[in-house]
Amino acid sequence: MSKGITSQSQDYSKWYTEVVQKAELADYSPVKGCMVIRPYGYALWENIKLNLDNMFKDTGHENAYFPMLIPEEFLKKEAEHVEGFAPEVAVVTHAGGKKLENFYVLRPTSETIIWYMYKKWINSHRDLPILINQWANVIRWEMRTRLFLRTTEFLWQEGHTAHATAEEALIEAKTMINIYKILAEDYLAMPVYIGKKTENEKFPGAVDTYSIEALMGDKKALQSGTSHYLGQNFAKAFDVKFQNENNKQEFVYATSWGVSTRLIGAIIMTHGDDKGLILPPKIAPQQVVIIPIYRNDDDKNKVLNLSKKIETTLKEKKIRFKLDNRESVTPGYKFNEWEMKGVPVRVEIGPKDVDRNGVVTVRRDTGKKAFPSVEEFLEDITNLLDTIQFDMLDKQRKFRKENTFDIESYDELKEVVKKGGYARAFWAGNSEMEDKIKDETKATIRCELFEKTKESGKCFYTGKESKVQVIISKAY
RNA sequence: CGGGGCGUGGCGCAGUCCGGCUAGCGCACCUGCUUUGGGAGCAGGGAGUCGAAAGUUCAAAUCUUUUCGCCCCGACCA
Repeated sequence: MSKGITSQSQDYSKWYTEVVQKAELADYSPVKGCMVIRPYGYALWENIKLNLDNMFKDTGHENAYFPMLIPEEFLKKEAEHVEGFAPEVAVVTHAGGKKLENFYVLRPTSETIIWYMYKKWINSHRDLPILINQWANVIRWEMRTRLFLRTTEFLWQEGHTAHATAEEALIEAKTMINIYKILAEDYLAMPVYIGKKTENEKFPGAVDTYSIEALMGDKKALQSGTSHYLGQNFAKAFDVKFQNENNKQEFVYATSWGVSTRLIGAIIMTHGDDKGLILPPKIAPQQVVIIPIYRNDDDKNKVLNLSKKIETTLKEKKIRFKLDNRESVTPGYKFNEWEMKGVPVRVEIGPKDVDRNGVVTVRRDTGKKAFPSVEEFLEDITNLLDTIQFDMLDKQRKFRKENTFDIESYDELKEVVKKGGYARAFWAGNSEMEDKIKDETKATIRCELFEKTKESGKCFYTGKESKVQVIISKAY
C-alpha cells in the first residue's frame, strides 16, 4: 500500500490532487494557477467535447471562433458584467515593444466581443436566430486555483445566441441546460439537480442563470454547467437592434451557456475511489485494457494469438481498447496503473485462460471478476460496458438520494451542513438573508429546483408559504 | 489578500536547529541475468551550480539579509 495514494477519508483534496497527477490527467505548469492537460486527460475532454458538440449540432447550433483579445472598454459596457469580471481579468498593456494606447483584456468570457460582432450581423428579424457556439480557452485570474476545478486558463465551450423574442431565448436557455443535464447523466453518469440561480449567485449581466449541480464524493456540490437568459442586457449595451415584422426596431434577446474542463474534476470526484479514477465507459479514453500474462515464449505466443483474435472483434465492435504488452513491468503493476487511470474493464489473458479458451474480466467500478469463454466475452462486452455505465449512474443516484435531506428549519440546515449533502427546502427569503446564511453556515442556495417534490411549502428560514423549492449545500 | 508549508539528481525526501572532510536515501532511469495471475529480485552504472543574489567565515545546503517561485487552507469564482 506504500505505493498507493492518500485515501479519500484521510484527506479528500490531497486524494484529488494525487489522482489527477498519477492518472496523468494533468500536471502543474511553470505558470502559477495554470495546468498542462496531458494526453490522457485531453482524450477525456475530447470525448466529452465530441458528444456535446453532436448535441449542439443536432439542435441547430454552429461553431465559430472569436479572438482572445478583447478591447478593454468592451467589458465596461454592461454594468453588472464589468463589476463581476473586473477583478479577475488579465490585461495586455504592452506589445510590439511599447505600451499600448488602448489596452486589451484576455477574454474571461466572450459576450462582449460577440455582441459587438452581432451588431454588425443583425438587421432584420430574418437574421435571427443566431445560434453560435465556440470551443475556446479563457483566462480568469482567480485568487486560488485547483487542478481542473479552477485554473487561471481553462478550456470550455460558450454558446451565444440571439433571438427575436424573449420566449424563444428563454426556451433556448432551458434547452441548453437540459442538454447539459443529458451530458452529465447519460454520458458522465453524474446525476444533477437542475434549477435557477438566485439573484446572489447568477451570472453578471444575466436576467436568469440556470445551472446543473452535482454532488461530489465528499458531499459538497459542484456547479457543473450554466445557461443564462440574458434578456436584452447585452443587446442594449452593444446597441443591437433588429427590425421586426411590424417594421419596428427592437433590441435582440440573448442567451449564453457553457461547460468547461471543470467537468473532468467533477468526474474524478463523483466516481473516484481510493484506487484512483473510475471512468464512465461512454467517455473513457480506453474502455478495455488487455493485459497478457506469460512466463515463456510458448506461453507468449499462445497468449498473444488469442489476444489478436479478440482485438479484431473489439475493433469491429468499435470498442476503444488498449493492449498493454509492455514487458518492462509486471502484470500486477499494470493492474494498479490501469485502475488508477479508471479503465472500465480489464481483460487478463494468461496460459490458463488460453487452455480453456477464456479470459478473465474485472470491472473497475465494482472490482467484480468473471471468467467467461472468449465467445461469451466478445458477445457480452458491449452489454457489459452499457451495464457499467448504467450501474455507475444508478450508484450515484442512490448516493445523492441518501444525501439529500428535506428540511423545515434553520437548525436542520445547520445539521445538514455539518454532515454534508444537500438540504432541500422551500425558500421565501431575500438576498440579505441568503448572505447571512452563507456567512453563518458557509452553505449557499445552489439553485431553485425545476423539478419540485411538491407544489409549495413553508420557508425554512422565514416561515412564509412559498412555491420556490431550493437545494442548499456547501460548494466548490 | 490573510494563514500554513515547501524549494537539495527526473520525482519524493533526509541533512539545516548545533557550519567541517567524497551532499545521502527511496523511487524512476541505463546494462545484464533471473522473473511475470496484484506494484519482481540480484549485480553493476549514469545523473545534483542544494531556487536566486549578496554577506559573515579558514570553511556555507546549513548562519544573516534580500529576493523569486510553487503548493495547501480561507474570502472570490466555471
